[in-house]
Amino acid sequence: MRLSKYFMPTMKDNPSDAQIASHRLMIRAGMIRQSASGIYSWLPTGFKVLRKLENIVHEEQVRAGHIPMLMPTLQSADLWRESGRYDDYGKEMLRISDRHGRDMLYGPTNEELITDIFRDNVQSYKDLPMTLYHIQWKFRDEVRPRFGVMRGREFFMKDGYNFDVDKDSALHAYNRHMVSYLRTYERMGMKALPMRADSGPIGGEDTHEFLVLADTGESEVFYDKAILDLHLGDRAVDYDSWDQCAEIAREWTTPYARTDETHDPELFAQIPSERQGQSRGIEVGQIFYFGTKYSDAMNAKVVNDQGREVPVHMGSHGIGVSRMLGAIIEASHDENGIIWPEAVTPFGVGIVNLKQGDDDTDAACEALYKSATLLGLDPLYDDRKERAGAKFSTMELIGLPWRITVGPRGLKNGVVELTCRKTGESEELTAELALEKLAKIYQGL
RNA sequence: CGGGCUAUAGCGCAGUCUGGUAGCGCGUUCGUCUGGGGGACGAGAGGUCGCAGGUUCGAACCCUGCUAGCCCGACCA
Repeated sequence: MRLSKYFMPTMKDNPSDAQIASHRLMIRAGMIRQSASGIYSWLPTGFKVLRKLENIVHEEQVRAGHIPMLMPTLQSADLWRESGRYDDYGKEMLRISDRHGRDMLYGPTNEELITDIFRDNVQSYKDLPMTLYHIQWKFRDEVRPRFGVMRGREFFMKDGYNFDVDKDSALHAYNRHMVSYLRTYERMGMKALPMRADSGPIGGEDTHEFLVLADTGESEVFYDKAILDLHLGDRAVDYDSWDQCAEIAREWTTPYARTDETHDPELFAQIPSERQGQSRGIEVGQIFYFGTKYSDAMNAKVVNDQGREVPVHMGSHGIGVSRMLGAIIEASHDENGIIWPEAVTPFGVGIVNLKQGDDDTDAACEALYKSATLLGLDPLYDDRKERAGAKFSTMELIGLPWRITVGPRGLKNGVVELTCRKTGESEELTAELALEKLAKIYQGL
């Protein structure tokens, strides 16, 4: 993409009503614009990152054997009356009525709808286990939206639902989700720690939240620092293996890690003091096992291998995709702007032309831009007639992990400059070598 | 939902107390110079002062009502 032809309205000044880094930076980098309290338009750059996160979530869900679908944002109140949550959910649920006066609502989650679909179409244990999910906009009418997309009213979320014939199978689904979530966050370049949590309005017997550590997090978290050293890496995971999923889940849930909601000071005190970690965290996902809560309420049954009808065991799982975007920025930025992990960056590399209008420099940039595009590096070429300082500042603000600087001085020696956003380190090398190096970095992400 | 605050150009703000021609910085447009960290100079464009009503010869400013947004707290993916 040529910056001169793109739509990325950046700002030098901080907007007055954005308080935290991710909110400020997303607005300044031209990623979002507020349309109403807690409701945002996603400008091209923000949308691009959102789609990348969404794709990673999809890929990891499918890898774990889960089946994508799409449910509507608007739901009928009837199903929610059946589960009893129409009254329980309170004012957080946006209630509306259609022209016939029928009670509708903008879905804050989808347990009722998916259970309805399931019970109408699945009757036998032979169709189980089954996990369905979708990634869709949700609306929760928060009393006090804030922090940009981190705590918006409208948000983009992956929510999935597993259906199993018995508890053991459902617990495997729980473990399988934990593993697939760990992998999802790792692929995004983030560390999100599973922590024992409260079940809240979803209800249930077991639940873990996933938290990204960041100073601006809304929860106080306590953990054994040993958990920070755990990595899934590229280990081969068989998502059908109950043992392997349980083993990985055990690995991550054995070190102490809890939010203030479930914190147990006595247990925490037993950890060697040098390993006691305490900080703030941003919740970016949660998994639940809630047994037959919804299947009982909504009469979702299957016939088991004994020929008897039994209520299905269920769980639900969510990843806040739009919130994740904010969380990544919170965890990865500096005073100059965002620092994107390679896996989710809006563009793979920024090309800065230091002397726009100079024949040689322009030609070198054009050639570089073309090669980078062919290599799939998705470059952003700053071809504006701006001075060097402005171009550097823009690149740093929007946070591309790599920058290639092309100027007459380097070209005289046949080199360009490759700069890492994270470390700030630069090296001079030929354009070919720079691209080769980047291609290697982006390979296999 | 309790407490506090704000609304003036795309963004950040002054002007309101004490009513009398709508301002500043950044951005933006054009020109000249400049050219490796948001450069300089010159010339422009851009505002129903959140909305409605009232007081007044006259309201961004005073009064009343409304709306929107933000902050702290309690609550939440």
